[in-house]
Amino acid sequence: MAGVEIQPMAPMLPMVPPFVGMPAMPRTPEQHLFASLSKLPKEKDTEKSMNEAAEMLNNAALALKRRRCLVAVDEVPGFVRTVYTLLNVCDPEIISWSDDGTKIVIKSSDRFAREICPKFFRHRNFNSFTRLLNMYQFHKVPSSRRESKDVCFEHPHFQRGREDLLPLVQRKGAQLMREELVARELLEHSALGAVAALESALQPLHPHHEAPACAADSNGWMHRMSDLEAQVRVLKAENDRLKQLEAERDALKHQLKSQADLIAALQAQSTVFGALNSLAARHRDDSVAEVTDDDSKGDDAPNNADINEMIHQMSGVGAMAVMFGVLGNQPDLPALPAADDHPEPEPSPKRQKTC
Amino acid sequence: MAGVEIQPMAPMLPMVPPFVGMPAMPRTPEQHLFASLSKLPKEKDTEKSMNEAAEMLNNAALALKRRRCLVAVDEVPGFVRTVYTLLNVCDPEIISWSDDGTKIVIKSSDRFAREICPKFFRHRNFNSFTRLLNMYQFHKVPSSRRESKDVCFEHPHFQRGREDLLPLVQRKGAQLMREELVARELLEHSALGAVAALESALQPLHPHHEAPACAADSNGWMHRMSDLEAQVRVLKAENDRLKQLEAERDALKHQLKSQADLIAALQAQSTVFGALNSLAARHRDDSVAEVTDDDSKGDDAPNNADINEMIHQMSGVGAMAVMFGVLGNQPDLPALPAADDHPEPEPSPKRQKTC
Amino acid sequence: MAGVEIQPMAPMLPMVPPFVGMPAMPRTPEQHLFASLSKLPKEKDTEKSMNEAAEMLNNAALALKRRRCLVAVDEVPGFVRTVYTLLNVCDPEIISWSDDGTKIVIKSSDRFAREICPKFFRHRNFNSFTRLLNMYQFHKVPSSRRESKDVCFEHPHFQRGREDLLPLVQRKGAQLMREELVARELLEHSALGAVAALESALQPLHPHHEAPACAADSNGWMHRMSDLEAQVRVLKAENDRLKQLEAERDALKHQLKSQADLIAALQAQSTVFGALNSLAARHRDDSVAEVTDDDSKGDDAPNNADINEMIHQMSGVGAMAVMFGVLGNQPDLPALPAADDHPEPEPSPKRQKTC
DNA sequence: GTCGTTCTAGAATATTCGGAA
DNA sequence: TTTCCGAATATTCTAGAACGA
Repeated sequence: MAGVEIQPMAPMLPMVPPFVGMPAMPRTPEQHLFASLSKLPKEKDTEKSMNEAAEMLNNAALALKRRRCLVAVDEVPGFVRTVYTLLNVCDPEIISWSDDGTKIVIKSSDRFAREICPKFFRHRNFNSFTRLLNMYQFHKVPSSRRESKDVCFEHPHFQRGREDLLPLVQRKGAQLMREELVARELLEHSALGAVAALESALQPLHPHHEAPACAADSNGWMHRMSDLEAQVRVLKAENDRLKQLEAERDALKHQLKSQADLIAALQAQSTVFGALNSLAARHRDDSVAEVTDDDSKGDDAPNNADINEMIHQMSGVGAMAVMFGVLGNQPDLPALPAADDHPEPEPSPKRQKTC
Repeated sequence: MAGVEIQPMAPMLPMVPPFVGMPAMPRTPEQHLFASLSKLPKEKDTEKSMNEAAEMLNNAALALKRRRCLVAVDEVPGFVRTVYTLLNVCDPEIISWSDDGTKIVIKSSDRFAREICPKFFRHRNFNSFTRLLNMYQFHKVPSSRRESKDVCFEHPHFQRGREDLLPLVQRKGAQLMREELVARELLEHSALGAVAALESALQPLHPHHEAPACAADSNGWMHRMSDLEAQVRVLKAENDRLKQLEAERDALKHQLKSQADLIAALQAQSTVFGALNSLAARHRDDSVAEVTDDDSKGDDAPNNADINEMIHQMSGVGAMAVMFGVLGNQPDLPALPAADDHPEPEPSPKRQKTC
Repeated sequence: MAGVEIQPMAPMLPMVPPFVGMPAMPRTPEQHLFASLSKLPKEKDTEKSMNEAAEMLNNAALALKRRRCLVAVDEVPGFVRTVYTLLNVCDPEIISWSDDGTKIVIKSSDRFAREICPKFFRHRNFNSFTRLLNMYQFHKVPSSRRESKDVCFEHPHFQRGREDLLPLVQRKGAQLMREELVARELLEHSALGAVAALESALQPLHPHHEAPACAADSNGWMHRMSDLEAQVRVLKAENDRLKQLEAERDALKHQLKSQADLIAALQAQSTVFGALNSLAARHRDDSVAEVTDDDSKGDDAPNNADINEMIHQMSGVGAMAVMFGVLGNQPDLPALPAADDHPEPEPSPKRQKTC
């Protein structure tokens, strides 16, 4: 049973035009007009004033383009057409016109969701259907009887047998166009309507009809503006944070340099000591034995008079103190004595380099 | 065939994001907030409208305060209790707990609306039930199987057998006060921030009366735009400057690496020298004493005491070996517990500066 | 083979989170805070100023609401999760990971559209799938062989076995939200942040009345706006790149500190050795010459000449002490070119890592 | 005032088509 | 040409708002 693989989507709507997620189609002559209009100024950008004019014209064209629904006024939105078809096609026990032909009556929302929805839409939720009805300005009508499960929706321009009114059922977003639609209703039998619409569209400064469109544009810009400002805010915060990297980098560089100096000094020291000690080592073989003996019996007895003598002869205890004082500047050597097991010091591989 | 009704396009529902745990309900800061709120308008009672605004805000604050006290009572809301009971009472074929007891599963929304709703509520609409669930912060969760028509809801504190958590399931309006506390925790420190913000928010009340014509607003926009552009310019300059940090960082890294090599070499050297020199270590006790005396008279370095202490503690080859062992050990730079464990954390940076 | 077809869906999507048409969930504390704030004045809107205040506060709430995805920043978008699951579940002959696990390879777009799409999405068009991939910043990768029909997509954070990276695969529009989250993290420690957030939230409250006359004025603005947006985009990208400098800086600092500790230890060692060896110094005058010879043949350090000169002049412990003093003081030796010019870089990285 | 019920709208994602770079 | 984006519509879940008890 799982292998049946019914596909309720594609083949089930042979005659209903597709409408789902379909973008508007700016193919009307008006669109072409303004497309050409928008290209017009580009032909002559030699003059600054002409540039500005071009900009304005271009903008007008863009604004009109954005209001595509205007030119689509003659078209029936896919969803509306689908619902209208639905009412002629489907089981009247599920969905039907009301008696007076002004309302949609869904007698069984369950069955509608289960049986109708997947055939005409991409879902099987009655709520999605009602959401779209609301989007297209349908309104729910309370049932006459309270206990009835029927669900009724109506739209002033959605009536049985009045297919001519269907273009007036428009989505909410296209709401602003409705006044113009009303105007067009008056002139709907002549091309004058289109001309009027074009005129009004071409005169964006006209106070009456143009205001709503302007509002829409402004709102869009406001969004962009807000986004921009937010982004700039974020960027500033980030940059503030990043700017301290510079200071820290300088500190790091300074430290690095100091350490380099120290290393150089240590290297020199080690080199000298290495050389010195390698020579001294050969003279010390006997003393090593002595030390070992002494060590075996006790550490506390410093009875090597010779060495003490040498120490006393050092060019001065003061020099020693100076040395320690200077070096003591590098202070802490914190827990150096704190020690744990010390592994065998590995033979230094790089020692020969310093030698 | 029609009965099979595979639904390959069943809706994929959103994932419910992790819920924010409810705070314990500290009340003091809240009172501060509202105290400041109520005081806010009073600061400017030169204006009549502001006085009225003050009154209103104050009233609102008081009302909310009262409401909060009501909410503070740990009672299980009626709806929550009803749903909890419902799950124990009703046909599991209609509504039941999920297997893990964290979710409500309505297996048949139709039957639920028809049979359950009228028994427990005053309606027979599944949507009304879901509306209330949402109101109480339940969230819909996707059912595991796509073809399933089950509807699942969950609430972090609504679990099977956890009747003790039910008081935490609160209506949106009430919940709000507690989450406000969370918000205030984020913006904590004082209500000063909020107050300042609110002041700044209420500030434009005065000049903004009625007349904001297009020109004025456009000017405002222009100002904002100019500001934005200036900010972007500044940010770009800053970023350009910051970008060179990358190169410098690489240089630093290279230097650091080289120094690490040097240090390693020096370390190895020192270890060897330590072994060689350790033989002579025991002869030093008296000289150390002298050094200490000298040091006492001219003490320029702060850490001489430490060094002297170390020297004092050096009693022979054994101690030396220990010390060198520690130093030679340092395999890992990060390890270096001697430095890190130093009681006061701040000296090490200072030391690096003094170097 | 096609005959298998046993319940391909039920076990396949046990936990694929739903993603279709998911509304955001405005449950952040901030949102509730401002929601409640916005409700404050609404309880009495007799005064016009109060109405405006209400509007403003409400707008603040709405602005915050718009940033809802902020809280969802840690979550894996439904589509991303679905695609990830898809790759683990579906026939590798249709869709699979590339060999290195960094790319998606669709071997048969036809079969994908026919067999996979309807199971996971609400359509059966391969183009819709690619549209969504693009929306989530996946990019098509040209196939290695021109004749290959394979279609490859990749995303820097979409890799096999790296489920942890999936939250970084975000929809295009949600990108700025993530950065706002960063900003919030930065600002959430101070009341200043709160003020900034509130102010920014209150910024977009103008958009109501500036409808008219915007058409002409906004022409130039649109260009400026576009430029601004482009600049901000660039800046954001740059900042993203720069932000990683912070982490690297911290690593450098840590290394530097460790090295400083090591140097200090080595210095102490050398100091002690200096003291110790100074006892034997007088016995080695001849050895100095030897050291000089050695140095002449292998000169790694730039300052060895100077040091050798000093060594030549060393006549006893006093000279040693002077040397130590100078070296220990080390003022500003120019930056250790020996380290920079170090020829072999490879041993050190390994060592630092092991450290 | 609070809660429940109902209808509608908001907001985010998904799907489609055309078009731009 | 290919690849990717814009924009309109669709779907889903949640929230707003009005009204009544």
